[in-house]
Amino acid sequence: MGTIAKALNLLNFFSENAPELGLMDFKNLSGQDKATVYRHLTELEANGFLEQNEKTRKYRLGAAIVRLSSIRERSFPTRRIVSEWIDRLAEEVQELVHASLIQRLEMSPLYFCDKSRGATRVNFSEAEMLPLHATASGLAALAFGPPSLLEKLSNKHLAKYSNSTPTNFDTLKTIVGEVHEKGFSFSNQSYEEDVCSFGVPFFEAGPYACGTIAIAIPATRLDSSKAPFYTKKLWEASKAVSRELGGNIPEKLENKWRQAA
Amino acid sequence: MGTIAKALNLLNFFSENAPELGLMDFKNLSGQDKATVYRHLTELEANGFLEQNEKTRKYRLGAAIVRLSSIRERSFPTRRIVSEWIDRLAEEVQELVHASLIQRLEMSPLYFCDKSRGATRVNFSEAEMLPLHATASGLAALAFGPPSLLEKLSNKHLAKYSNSTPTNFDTLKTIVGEVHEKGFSFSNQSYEEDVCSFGVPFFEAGPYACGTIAIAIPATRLDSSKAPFYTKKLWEASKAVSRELGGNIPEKLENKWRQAA
DNA sequence: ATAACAGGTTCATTATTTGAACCTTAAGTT
DNA sequence: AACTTAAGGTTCAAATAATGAACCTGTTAT
Repeated sequence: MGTIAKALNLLNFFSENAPELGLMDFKNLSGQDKATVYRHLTELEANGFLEQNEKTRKYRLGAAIVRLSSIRERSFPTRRIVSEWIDRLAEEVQELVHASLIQRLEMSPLYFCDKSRGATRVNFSEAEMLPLHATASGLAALAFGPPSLLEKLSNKHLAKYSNSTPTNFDTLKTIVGEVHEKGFSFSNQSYEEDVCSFGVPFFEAGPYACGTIAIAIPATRLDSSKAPFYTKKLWEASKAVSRELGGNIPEKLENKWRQAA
Repeated sequence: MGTIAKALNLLNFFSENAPELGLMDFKNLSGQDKATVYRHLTELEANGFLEQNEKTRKYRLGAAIVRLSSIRERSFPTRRIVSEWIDRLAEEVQELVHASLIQRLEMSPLYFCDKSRGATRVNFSEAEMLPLHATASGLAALAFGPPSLLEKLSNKHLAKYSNSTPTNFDTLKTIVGEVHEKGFSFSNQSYEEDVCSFGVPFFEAGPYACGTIAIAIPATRLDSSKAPFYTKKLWEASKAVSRELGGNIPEKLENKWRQAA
Protein backbone atom coordinates (compact mmCIF):
# COMPACT_ATOMS: atom_id res chain seq x y z
CA MET A 1 0.00 0.00 0.00
CA GLY A 2 1.52 3.30 -1.12
CA THR A 3 1.62 6.51 0.86
CA ILE A 4 -1.38 7.92 -0.96
CA ALA A 5 -3.52 4.89 -0.20
CA LYS A 6 -2.50 4.93 3.44
CA ALA A 7 -3.45 8.58 3.76
CA LEU A 8 -6.76 8.23 1.92
CA ASN A 9 -7.59 5.17 3.95
CA LEU A 10 -7.60 7.32 7.08
CA LEU A 11 -10.69 9.05 5.73
CA ASN A 12 -12.56 5.76 5.73
CA PHE A 13 -12.58 5.62 9.51
CA PHE A 14 -15.15 8.36 9.66
CA SER A 15 -18.79 7.41 9.90
CA GLU A 16 -22.08 8.86 11.08
CA ASN A 17 -21.24 7.53 14.55
CA ALA A 18 -17.67 8.77 14.47
CA PRO A 19 -17.69 12.14 12.72
CA GLU A 20 -14.65 13.35 14.66
CA LEU A 21 -11.50 11.35 15.39
CA GLY A 22 -8.27 12.14 17.22
CA LEU A 23 -4.71 11.21 16.33
CA MET A 24 -4.78 8.18 18.63
CA ASP A 25 -8.05 6.96 17.13
CA PHE A 26 -6.45 6.95 13.70
CA LYS A 27 -3.32 5.31 15.05
CA ASN A 28 -5.31 2.49 16.65
CA LEU A 29 -7.72 2.04 13.76
CA SER A 30 -5.02 2.01 11.11
CA GLY A 31 -2.30 0.25 13.07
CA GLN A 32 0.26 2.65 11.65
CA ASP A 33 2.93 4.53 13.53
CA LYS A 34 1.76 7.69 15.26
CA ALA A 35 4.25 9.91 13.46
CA THR A 36 3.21 8.56 10.08
CA VAL A 37 -0.46 9.00 10.84
CA TYR A 38 0.18 12.49 12.13
CA ARG A 39 2.00 13.58 8.99
CA HIS A 40 -0.71 12.11 6.81
CA LEU A 41 -3.39 13.88 8.81
CA THR A 42 -1.54 17.18 8.52
CA GLU A 43 -1.13 16.77 4.80
CA LEU A 44 -4.80 15.88 4.37
CA GLU A 45 -5.70 18.93 6.43
CA ALA A 46 -3.42 21.19 4.42
CA ASN A 47 -5.35 20.14 1.35
CA GLY A 48 -8.76 20.68 2.89
CA PHE A 49 -9.68 17.02 3.16
CA LEU A 50 -9.71 17.31 6.93
CA GLU A 51 -10.45 20.10 9.36
CA GLN A 52 -9.19 20.23 12.88
CA ASN A 53 -11.26 21.31 15.84
CA GLU A 54 -9.03 23.91 17.45
CA LYS A 55 -10.14 23.05 20.97
CA THR A 56 -10.35 19.26 20.98
CA ARG A 57 -7.66 18.78 18.30
CA LYS A 58 -9.89 16.16 16.74
CA TYR A 59 -10.22 15.91 12.99
CA ARG A 60 -13.34 15.90 10.86
CA LEU A 61 -13.92 15.58 7.12
CA GLY A 62 -13.03 18.82 5.38
CA ALA A 63 -14.53 21.37 3.04
CA ALA A 64 -12.59 20.17 0.00
CA ILE A 65 -14.57 16.95 0.01
CA VAL A 66 -17.85 18.81 -0.08
CA ARG A 67 -16.53 21.07 -2.82
CA LEU A 68 -15.32 18.17 -4.99
CA SER A 69 -18.48 16.21 -4.41
CA SER A 70 -20.42 19.22 -5.54
CA ILE A 71 -18.38 19.44 -8.74
CA ARG A 72 -19.00 15.80 -9.44
CA GLU A 73 -22.70 16.12 -8.77
CA ARG A 74 -23.00 19.12 -11.09
CA SER A 75 -21.58 17.05 -13.97
CA PHE A 76 -22.72 13.53 -12.96
CA PRO A 77 -25.72 14.13 -10.70
CA THR A 78 -26.05 10.48 -9.75
CA ARG A 79 -26.71 11.05 -6.08
CA ARG A 80 -29.30 13.77 -6.54
CA ILE A 81 -31.26 11.75 -9.10
CA VAL A 82 -30.97 8.52 -7.16
CA SER A 83 -31.95 10.13 -3.88
CA GLU A 84 -35.24 11.44 -5.24
CA TRP A 85 -36.36 7.99 -6.35
CA ILE A 86 -35.01 6.26 -3.28
CA ASP A 87 -37.02 8.60 -1.06
CA ARG A 88 -40.14 7.82 -3.06
CA LEU A 89 -39.48 4.09 -3.03
CA ALA A 90 -38.78 4.11 0.71
CA GLU A 91 -42.13 5.80 1.26
CA GLU A 92 -43.93 3.21 -0.87
CA VAL A 93 -42.38 0.11 0.64
CA GLN A 94 -42.04 1.52 4.17
CA GLU A 95 -38.65 -0.07 4.59
CA LEU A 96 -35.01 0.95 4.38
CA VAL A 97 -33.94 1.50 0.77
CA HIS A 98 -30.40 2.20 -0.32
CA ALA A 99 -28.46 2.80 -3.51
CA SER A 100 -24.81 1.92 -3.95
CA LEU A 101 -22.23 2.28 -6.68
CA ILE A 102 -19.81 -0.36 -7.86
CA GLN A 103 -16.36 0.65 -6.73
CA ARG A 104 -13.64 -1.85 -7.54
CA LEU A 105 -14.70 -5.05 -5.76
CA GLU A 106 -17.11 -3.51 -3.31
CA MET A 107 -20.29 -1.48 -3.27
CA SER A 108 -19.97 2.13 -2.15
CA PRO A 109 -23.14 3.42 -0.49
CA LEU A 110 -24.48 6.45 -2.33
CA TYR A 111 -27.69 7.22 -0.49
CA PHE A 112 -30.21 5.62 1.82
CA CYS A 113 -33.60 6.42 3.26
CA ASP A 114 -35.41 4.57 6.02
CA LYS A 115 -39.18 4.95 6.30
CA SER A 116 -39.75 1.70 8.17
CA ARG A 117 -42.42 1.72 10.88
CA GLY A 118 -42.02 -1.62 12.64
CA ALA A 119 -40.48 -2.29 16.05
CA THR A 120 -37.06 -2.94 14.54
CA ARG A 121 -35.10 -1.28 11.81
CA VAL A 122 -32.08 -2.17 9.75
CA ASN A 123 -28.84 -0.55 10.77
CA PHE A 124 -27.30 0.96 7.66
CA SER A 125 -24.13 3.01 7.50
CA GLU A 126 -23.09 5.10 4.56
CA ALA A 127 -19.52 4.72 5.74
CA GLU A 128 -19.44 0.97 5.35
CA MET A 129 -18.57 -0.59 2.02
CA LEU A 130 -20.66 -3.64 1.13
CA PRO A 131 -19.14 -6.92 -0.11
CA LEU A 132 -20.16 -8.16 -3.54
CA HIS A 133 -20.75 -11.80 -2.67
CA ALA A 134 -22.80 -11.40 0.51
CA THR A 135 -25.35 -8.67 -0.15
CA ALA A 136 -28.34 -8.34 -2.46
CA SER A 137 -26.71 -5.18 -3.82
CA GLY A 138 -23.49 -7.00 -4.54
CA LEU A 139 -25.19 -9.96 -6.18
CA ALA A 140 -27.16 -7.65 -8.47
CA ALA A 141 -23.88 -5.93 -9.35
CA LEU A 142 -22.19 -9.26 -10.08
CA ALA A 143 -25.10 -10.38 -12.24
CA PHE A 144 -25.59 -7.18 -14.23
CA GLY A 145 -22.39 -5.18 -13.81
CA PRO A 146 -19.17 -5.72 -15.78
CA PRO A 147 -18.48 -9.48 -16.11
CA SER A 148 -14.92 -8.80 -14.99
CA LEU A 149 -16.24 -8.37 -11.44
CA LEU A 150 -17.10 -12.03 -11.02
CA GLU A 151 -13.86 -13.09 -12.70
CA LYS A 152 -11.83 -10.98 -10.31
CA LEU A 153 -13.56 -12.62 -7.34
CA SER A 154 -12.55 -16.09 -8.52
CA ASN A 155 -9.16 -16.02 -6.82
CA LYS A 156 -10.26 -13.92 -3.86
CA HIS A 157 -11.18 -15.19 -0.42
CA LEU A 158 -14.92 -14.87 0.11
CA ALA A 159 -15.36 -13.72 3.71
CA LYS A 160 -17.94 -15.53 5.79
CA TYR A 161 -20.28 -13.03 7.46
CA SER A 162 -22.99 -15.47 8.54
CA ASN A 163 -24.07 -19.07 8.09
CA SER A 164 -25.68 -18.34 4.76
CA THR A 165 -22.81 -16.36 3.22
CA PRO A 166 -21.65 -18.12 0.05
CA THR A 167 -17.94 -18.67 0.60
CA ASN A 168 -17.37 -21.05 -2.29
CA PHE A 169 -16.80 -19.45 -5.68
CA ASP A 170 -18.82 -22.04 -7.60
CA THR A 171 -21.77 -21.62 -5.26
CA LEU A 172 -21.52 -17.87 -5.79
CA LYS A 173 -21.41 -18.36 -9.54
CA THR A 174 -24.60 -20.42 -9.39
CA ILE A 175 -26.33 -17.80 -7.27
CA VAL A 176 -25.28 -15.03 -9.64
CA GLY A 177 -26.62 -17.10 -12.53
CA GLU A 178 -29.98 -17.37 -10.78
CA VAL A 179 -30.03 -13.63 -10.14
CA HIS A 180 -29.36 -13.06 -13.82
CA GLU A 181 -32.23 -15.40 -14.62
CA LYS A 182 -34.72 -13.84 -12.21
CA GLY A 183 -33.83 -10.20 -12.85
CA PHE A 184 -33.35 -9.36 -9.17
CA SER A 185 -31.25 -10.56 -6.27
CA PHE A 186 -32.25 -11.75 -2.83
CA SER A 187 -30.09 -12.08 0.23
CA ASN A 188 -31.35 -14.10 3.18
CA GLN A 189 -29.20 -12.94 6.08
CA SER A 190 -26.05 -13.62 4.09
CA TYR A 191 -24.32 -10.45 5.33
CA GLU A 192 -25.93 -9.43 8.57
CA GLU A 193 -27.89 -11.93 10.61
CA ASP A 194 -31.52 -10.84 10.79
CA VAL A 195 -31.47 -8.79 7.61
CA CYS A 196 -32.91 -9.85 4.25
CA SER A 197 -32.77 -7.77 1.12
CA PHE A 198 -33.86 -7.49 -2.48
CA GLY A 199 -31.63 -5.82 -5.07
CA VAL A 200 -31.78 -4.62 -8.66
CA PRO A 201 -29.18 -2.98 -10.92
CA PHE A 202 -29.37 0.45 -12.49
CA PHE A 203 -27.57 1.73 -15.57
CA GLU A 204 -25.78 4.92 -16.47
CA ALA A 205 -23.98 4.21 -19.74
CA GLY A 206 -23.08 1.08 -21.60
CA PRO A 207 -24.50 -2.41 -21.19
CA TYR A 208 -23.34 -3.00 -17.62
CA ALA A 209 -24.83 -1.71 -14.39
CA CYS A 210 -22.98 1.04 -12.53
CA GLY A 211 -24.90 0.61 -9.30
CA THR A 212 -27.77 -1.04 -7.50
CA ILE A 213 -30.87 -0.25 -5.51
CA ALA A 214 -31.88 -2.50 -2.64
CA ILE A 215 -34.57 -2.84 0.01
CA ALA A 216 -33.33 -4.17 3.37
CA ILE A 217 -35.80 -5.67 5.82
CA PRO A 218 -35.42 -7.16 9.30
CA ALA A 219 -35.75 -10.93 8.74
CA THR A 220 -38.41 -11.28 11.43
CA ARG A 221 -40.65 -8.83 9.60
CA LEU A 222 -40.22 -10.24 6.11
CA ASP A 223 -43.48 -11.36 4.55
CA SER A 224 -42.48 -13.47 1.56
CA SER A 225 -45.80 -12.88 -0.15
CA LYS A 226 -44.73 -9.27 -0.53
CA ALA A 227 -41.70 -10.21 -2.62
CA PRO A 228 -43.44 -9.51 -5.95
CA PHE A 229 -44.46 -6.10 -4.64
CA TYR A 230 -40.89 -5.27 -3.63
CA THR A 231 -39.38 -6.40 -6.91
CA LYS A 232 -42.00 -4.55 -8.92
CA LYS A 233 -41.28 -1.34 -7.04
CA LEU A 234 -37.52 -1.86 -7.41
CA TRP A 235 -37.88 -2.32 -11.15
CA GLU A 236 -39.88 0.87 -11.45
CA ALA A 237 -37.31 2.79 -9.47
CA SER A 238 -34.40 1.37 -11.46
CA LYS A 239 -36.10 2.24 -14.74
CA ALA A 240 -36.71 5.79 -13.58
CA VAL A 241 -33.20 6.27 -12.23
CA SER A 242 -31.53 4.73 -15.27
CA ARG A 243 -33.60 6.87 -17.63
CA GLU A 244 -32.69 10.04 -15.77
CA LEU A 245 -29.03 9.09 -15.71
CA GLY A 246 -29.10 8.67 -19.46
CA GLY A 247 -28.72 4.92 -19.20
CA ASN A 248 -30.65 2.05 -20.75
CA ILE A 249 -31.92 -1.13 -19.19
CA PRO A 250 -30.55 -3.90 -21.45
CA GLU A 251 -33.40 -5.19 -23.63
CA LYS A 252 -33.28 -8.75 -22.31
CA LEU A 253 -33.55 -7.56 -18.73
CA GLU A 254 -36.34 -5.13 -19.47
CA ASN A 255 -38.35 -7.90 -21.16
CA LYS A 256 -37.83 -10.10 -18.12
CA TRP A 257 -39.11 -7.36 -15.85
CA ARG A 258 -42.11 -6.69 -18.08
CA GLN A 259 -43.13 -10.34 -18.11
CA ALA A 260 -42.71 -10.83 -14.38
CA ALA A 261 -44.63 -7.72 -13.46
CA MET B 1 5.11 19.21 -1.62
CA GLY B 2 4.70 15.63 -0.42
CA THR B 3 3.35 12.73 -2.42
CA ILE B 4 -0.05 13.00 -0.80
CA ALA B 5 -0.40 16.67 -1.64
CA LYS B 6 0.72 16.05 -5.22
CA ALA B 7 -1.90 13.35 -5.64
CA LEU B 8 -4.71 15.31 -4.00
CA ASN B 9 -3.81 18.34 -6.03
CA LEU B 10 -4.69 16.44 -9.18
CA LEU B 11 -8.31 16.48 -8.04
CA ASN B 12 -8.32 20.26 -8.09
CA PHE B 13 -8.03 20.33 -11.86
CA PHE B 14 -11.61 19.20 -12.21
CA SER B 15 -14.28 21.84 -12.64
CA GLU B 16 -17.77 22.20 -14.02
CA ASN B 17 -16.20 22.88 -17.41
CA ALA B 18 -13.72 20.03 -17.15
CA PRO B 19 -15.51 17.13 -15.47
CA GLU B 20 -13.35 14.54 -17.23
CA LEU B 21 -9.60 14.73 -17.76
CA GLY B 22 -7.07 12.42 -19.42
CA LEU B 23 -3.56 11.49 -18.32
CA MET B 24 -2.00 14.11 -20.58
CA ASP B 25 -4.32 16.81 -19.24
CA PHE B 26 -3.12 16.08 -15.73
CA LYS B 27 0.48 15.96 -16.87
CA ASN B 28 0.22 19.35 -18.54
CA LEU B 29 -1.80 20.97 -15.79
CA SER B 30 0.41 19.71 -12.98
CA GLY B 31 3.74 19.88 -14.76
CA GLN B 32 4.71 16.56 -13.22
CA ASP B 33 6.20 13.57 -14.96
CA LYS B 34 3.72 11.38 -16.81
CA ALA B 35 4.68 8.24 -14.91
CA THR B 36 4.25 9.99 -11.58
CA VAL B 37 0.90 11.40 -12.55
CA TYR B 38 -0.22 8.03 -13.84
CA ARG B 39 0.66 6.24 -10.63
CA HIS B 40 -1.10 8.90 -8.59
CA LEU B 41 -4.19 8.64 -10.77
CA THR B 42 -4.25 4.86 -10.41
CA GLU B 43 -3.89 5.07 -6.68
CA LEU B 44 -6.66 7.66 -6.43
CA GLU B 45 -8.81 5.43 -8.59
CA ALA B 46 -8.08 2.34 -6.49
CA ASN B 47 -9.40 4.26 -3.52
CA GLY B 48 -12.55 5.44 -5.25
CA PHE B 49 -11.52 9.09 -5.52
CA LEU B 50 -11.48 8.78 -9.30
CA GLU B 51 -13.35 6.68 -11.80
CA GLN B 52 -12.13 5.91 -15.26
CA ASN B 53 -14.28 5.96 -18.34
CA GLU B 54 -13.53 2.55 -19.86
CA LYS B 55 -13.84 3.80 -23.42
CA THR B 56 -12.17 7.19 -23.39
CA ARG B 57 -9.76 6.32 -20.53
CA LYS B 58 -10.50 9.73 -19.09
CA TYR B 59 -10.87 10.16 -15.34
CA ARG B 60 -13.69 11.74 -13.40
CA LEU B 61 -14.27 12.36 -9.70
CA GLY B 62 -15.18 9.12 -7.95
CA ALA B 63 -17.88 7.69 -5.74
CA ALA B 64 -15.77 7.82 -2.57
CA ILE B 65 -15.89 11.60 -2.66
CA VAL B 66 -19.67 11.61 -2.78
CA ARG B 67 -19.79 9.03 0.00
CA LEU B 68 -17.43 10.99 2.27
CA SER B 69 -19.19 14.24 1.55
CA SER B 70 -22.41 12.59 2.52
CA ILE B 71 -20.93 11.45 5.84
CA ARG B 72 -19.74 14.94 6.54
CA GLU B 73 -23.07 16.46 5.65
CA ARG B 74 -24.94 14.04 7.91
CA SER B 75 -22.85 15.18 10.89
CA PHE B 76 -22.06 18.78 9.88
CA PRO B 77 -24.82 19.71 7.45
CA THR B 78 -23.24 23.03 6.55
CA ARG B 79 -23.87 22.83 2.84
CA ARG B 80 -27.49 21.76 3.10
CA ILE B 81 -28.34 24.51 5.57
CA VAL B 82 -26.37 27.14 3.73
CA SER B 83 -27.81 26.17 0.35
CA GLU B 84 -31.40 26.72 1.48
CA TRP B 85 -30.73 30.28 2.59
CA ILE B 86 -28.50 31.06 -0.37
CA ASP B 87 -31.27 30.01 -2.73
CA ARG B 88 -33.72 32.25 -0.93
CA LEU B 89 -31.28 35.17 -0.84
CA ALA B 90 -30.46 34.76 -4.53
CA GLU B 91 -34.16 34.95 -5.32
CA GLU B 92 -34.57 38.12 -3.24
CA VAL B 93 -31.60 40.01 -4.61
CA GLN B 94 -31.78 38.58 -8.12
CA GLU B 95 -28.03 38.27 -8.31
CA LEU B 96 -25.40 35.58 -7.90
CA VAL B 97 -24.97 34.61 -4.25
CA HIS B 98 -22.33 32.26 -2.94
CA ALA B 99 -21.14 30.82 0.34
CA SER B 100 -17.56 29.78 1.02
CA LEU B 101 -15.68 28.23 3.89
CA ILE B 102 -12.35 29.33 5.27
CA GLN B 103 -9.78 26.72 4.32
CA ARG B 104 -6.24 27.54 5.33
CA LEU B 105 -5.47 30.84 3.58
CA GLU B 106 -8.17 30.65 0.96
CA MET B 107 -11.94 30.47 0.69
CA SER B 108 -13.38 27.16 -0.50
CA PRO B 109 -16.66 27.59 -2.38
CA LEU B 110 -19.43 25.66 -0.69
CA TYR B 111 -22.48 26.56 -2.73
CA PHE B 112 -23.72 29.17 -5.15
CA CYS B 113 -26.97 30.14 -6.80
CA ASP B 114 -27.46 32.60 -9.63
CA LYS B 115 -30.88 34.13 -10.17
CA SER B 116 -29.65 37.21 -11.99
CA ARG B 117 -31.78 38.46 -14.85
CA GLY B 118 -29.68 41.14 -16.53
CA ALA B 119 -27.82 40.90 -19.82
CA THR B 120 -24.61 39.81 -18.10
CA ARG B 121 -23.92 37.44 -15.26
CA VAL B 122 -20.97 36.74 -13.01
CA ASN B 123 -18.93 33.73 -13.87
CA PHE B 124 -18.53 31.69 -10.71
CA SER B 125 -16.83 28.33 -10.40
CA GLU B 126 -17.14 26.04 -7.45
CA ALA B 127 -13.79 24.57 -8.41
CA GLU B 128 -11.88 27.80 -7.93
CA MET B 129 -10.55 28.78 -4.52
CA LEU B 130 -10.90 32.47 -3.70
CA PRO B 131 -8.04 34.58 -2.30
CA LEU B 132 -8.51 36.22 1.07
CA HIS B 133 -7.16 39.65 0.25
CA ALA B 134 -8.92 40.29 -3.05
CA THR B 135 -12.54 39.20 -2.60
CA ALA B 136 -15.44 40.42 -0.49
CA SER B 137 -15.68 36.88 0.91
CA GLY B 138 -12.04 36.87 1.86
CA LEU B 139 -12.14 40.31 3.45
CA ALA B 140 -15.13 39.31 5.57
CA ALA B 141 -13.20 36.20 6.62
CA LEU B 142 -10.13 38.26 7.51
CA ALA B 143 -12.22 40.72 9.51
CA PHE B 144 -14.36 38.21 11.41
CA GLY B 145 -12.56 34.88 11.16
CA PRO B 146 -9.62 33.76 13.31
CA PRO B 147 -7.19 36.69 13.76
CA SER B 148 -4.37 34.32 12.84
CA LEU B 149 -5.52 34.55 9.22
CA LEU B 150 -4.42 38.15 8.82
CA GLU B 151 -1.20 37.48 10.71
CA LYS B 152 -0.32 34.62 8.40
CA LEU B 153 -0.81 36.85 5.37
CA SER B 154 1.72 39.37 6.68
CA ASN B 155 4.70 37.60 5.19
CA LYS B 156 2.92 36.30 2.11
CA HIS B 157 2.94 37.78 -1.33
CA LEU B 158 -0.41 39.38 -2.11
CA ALA B 159 -1.14 38.55 -5.73
CA LYS B 160 -2.36 41.39 -7.94
CA TYR B 161 -5.51 40.34 -9.81
CA SER B 162 -6.59 43.78 -10.98
CA ASN B 163 -5.75 47.45 -10.55
CA SER B 164 -7.70 47.66 -7.34
CA THR B 165 -6.30 44.55 -5.65
CA PRO B 166 -4.64 45.55 -2.38
CA THR B 167 -1.11 44.17 -2.69
CA ASN B 168 0.38 45.99 0.27
CA PHE B 169 -0.13 44.37 3.65
CA ASP B 170 -0.71 47.64 5.50
CA THR B 171 -3.33 48.72 2.99
CA LEU B 172 -5.01 45.36 3.45
CA LYS B 173 -4.90 45.75 7.22
CA THR B 174 -6.63 49.13 6.92
CA ILE B 175 -9.30 47.69 4.64
CA VAL B 176 -9.91 44.80 6.99
CA GLY B 177 -10.22 47.29 9.85
CA GLU B 178 -12.88 49.18 7.90
CA VAL B 179 -14.74 45.95 7.18
CA HIS B 180 -14.69 45.16 10.87
CA GLU B 181 -16.07 48.62 11.54
CA LYS B 182 -18.85 48.49 8.95
CA GLY B 183 -19.92 44.89 9.57
CA PHE B 184 -19.68 43.88 5.91
CA SER B 185 -17.07 43.83 3.17
CA PHE B 186 -17.15 45.32 -0.29
CA SER B 187 -14.93 44.50 -3.20
CA ASN B 188 -14.84 46.82 -6.19
CA GLN B 189 -13.37 44.70 -8.95
CA SER B 190 -10.43 43.77 -6.78
CA TYR B 191 -10.43 40.15 -7.97
CA GLU B 192 -12.11 40.00 -11.32
CA GLU B 193 -12.45 43.11 -13.44
CA ASP B 194 -16.11 43.98 -13.86
CA VAL B 195 -17.29 42.23 -10.72
CA CYS B 196 -18.23 43.91 -7.43
CA SER B 197 -19.32 42.07 -4.35
CA PHE B 198 -20.63 42.41 -0.82
CA GLY B 199 -19.70 39.90 1.87
CA VAL B 200 -20.64 38.98 5.43
CA PRO B 201 -19.33 36.30 7.79
CA PHE B 202 -21.31 33.44 9.29
CA PHE B 203 -20.58 31.47 12.45
CA GLU B 204 -20.67 27.82 13.40
CA ALA B 205 -18.96 27.59 16.78
CA GLY B 206 -16.74 29.90 18.76
CA PRO B 207 -16.21 33.62 18.35
CA TYR B 208 -14.69 33.50 14.86
CA ALA B 209 -16.43 33.08 11.52
CA CYS B 210 -16.06 29.75 9.71
CA GLY B 211 -17.32 31.02 6.38
CA THR B 212 -18.87 33.86 4.42
CA ILE B 213 -21.83 34.70 2.24
CA ALA B 214 -21.41 37.10 -0.65
CA ILE B 215 -23.40 38.70 -3.44
CA ALA B 216 -21.47 39.18 -6.69
CA ILE B 217 -22.71 41.70 -9.25
CA PRO B 218 -21.42 42.75 -12.67
CA ALA B 219 -19.87 46.19 -12.08
CA THR B 220 -21.83 47.77 -14.89
CA ARG B 221 -25.11 46.78 -13.25
CA LEU B 222 -24.24 47.84 -9.72
CA ASP B 223 -26.62 50.47 -8.35
CA SER B 224 -24.89 51.84 -5.27
CA SER B 225 -28.18 53.01 -3.79
CA LYS B 226 -29.04 49.34 -3.39
CA ALA B 227 -26.08 48.67 -1.11
CA PRO B 228 -28.15 48.99 2.09
CA PHE B 229 -30.63 46.52 0.65
CA TYR B 230 -27.90 44.01 -0.15
CA THR B 231 -26.22 44.28 3.24
CA LYS B 232 -29.54 44.00 5.06
CA LYS B 233 -30.38 40.82 3.16
CA LEU B 234 -26.90 39.42 3.76
CA TRP B 235 -27.22 40.06 7.48
CA GLU B 236 -30.56 38.28 7.61
CA ALA B 237 -29.14 35.29 5.75
CA SER B 238 -26.05 35.12 7.94
CA LYS B 239 -28.16 35.25 11.09
CA ALA B 240 -30.38 32.45 9.83
CA VAL B 241 -27.49 30.27 8.67
CA SER B 242 -25.47 30.82 11.85
CA ARG B 243 -28.47 30.02 14.04
CA GLU B 244 -29.15 26.80 12.18
CA LEU B 245 -25.49 25.81 12.34
CA GLY B 246 -25.59 26.24 16.10
CA GLY B 247 -23.37 29.32 15.95
CA ASN B 248 -23.72 32.79 17.42
CA ILE B 249 -23.15 36.17 15.86
CA PRO B 250 -20.73 37.93 18.25
CA GLU B 251 -22.69 40.48 20.27
CA LYS B 252 -20.74 43.50 19.02
CA LEU B 253 -21.33 42.54 15.42
CA GLU B 254 -25.00 41.84 15.94
CA ASN B 255 -25.48 45.26 17.54
CA LYS B 256 -23.73 46.88 14.61
CA TRP B 257 -26.07 45.12 12.21
CA ARG B 258 -29.13 46.04 14.24
CA GLN B 259 -28.20 49.72 14.28
CA ALA B 260 -27.37 49.88 10.58
CA ALA B 261 -30.53 48.12 9.50
C1' DA C 1 2.20 2.00 -44.76
C1' DT C 2 3.49 5.29 -41.59
C1' DA C 3 3.49 9.12 -38.43
C1' DA C 4 1.76 11.14 -34.32
C1' DC C 5 -0.02 10.87 -30.01
C1' DA C 6 -2.18 9.15 -25.77
C1' DG C 7 -2.10 5.58 -22.45
C1' DG C 8 0.59 2.62 -19.98
C1' DT C 9 5.15 0.17 -18.10
C1' DT C 10 9.99 -0.59 -16.51
C1' DC C 11 13.99 -0.24 -13.43
C1' DA C 12 18.09 1.91 -11.64
C1' DT C 13 18.63 6.14 -9.17
C1' DT C 14 17.18 9.38 -5.79
C1' DA C 15 14.61 11.53 -2.48
C1' DT C 16 10.97 10.95 0.62
C1' DT C 17 8.74 8.40 4.01
C1' DT C 18 9.29 6.07 8.17
C1' DG C 19 9.42 5.03 13.33
C1' DA C 20 11.78 4.92 17.80
C1' DA C 21 12.57 8.06 20.99
C1' DC C 22 11.79 12.54 22.76
C1' DC C 23 9.31 16.87 23.90
C1' DT C 24 5.04 19.50 25.38
C1' DT C 25 0.73 20.35 27.16
C1' DA C 26 -3.52 19.30 29.65
C1' DA C 27 -6.14 16.74 32.95
C1' DG C 28 -6.49 13.91 36.78
C1' DT C 29 -4.33 12.02 41.36
C1' DT C 30 -1.90 11.99 45.71
C1' DA D 1 2.27 21.57 44.66
C1' DA D 2 4.42 17.52 42.94
C1' DC D 3 3.49 13.56 40.34
C1' DT D 4 1.25 10.49 36.77
C1' DT D 5 -0.80 9.59 32.62
C1' DA D 6 -2.08 10.17 28.08
C1' DA D 7 -2.70 12.74 23.98
C1' DG D 8 -0.72 15.77 20.56
C1' DG D 9 3.24 16.91 18.28
C1' DT D 10 8.56 16.75 16.67
C1' DT D 11 13.24 14.96 15.38
C1' DC D 12 16.75 12.57 12.59
C1' DA D 13 19.29 8.56 10.95
C1' DA D 14 17.88 4.48 8.48
C1' DA D 15 15.01 2.25 5.14
C1' DT D 16 11.88 2.21 1.84
C1' DA D 17 9.05 4.05 -1.61
C1' DA D 18 8.67 7.64 -5.20
C1' DT D 19 10.68 9.21 -9.34
C1' DG D 20 11.55 9.97 -14.51
C1' DA D 21 13.94 8.81 -18.83
C1' DA D 22 13.21 5.59 -22.01
C1' DC D 23 10.38 2.08 -23.87
C1' DC D 24 6.15 -0.44 -25.30
C1' DT D 25 1.26 -0.63 -27.12
C1' DG D 26 -2.82 0.60 -29.27
C1' DT D 27 -5.51 3.94 -31.82
C1' DT D 28 -6.33 7.50 -35.12
C1' DA D 29 -5.23 10.36 -39.10
C1' DT D 30 -2.95 10.87 -43.48
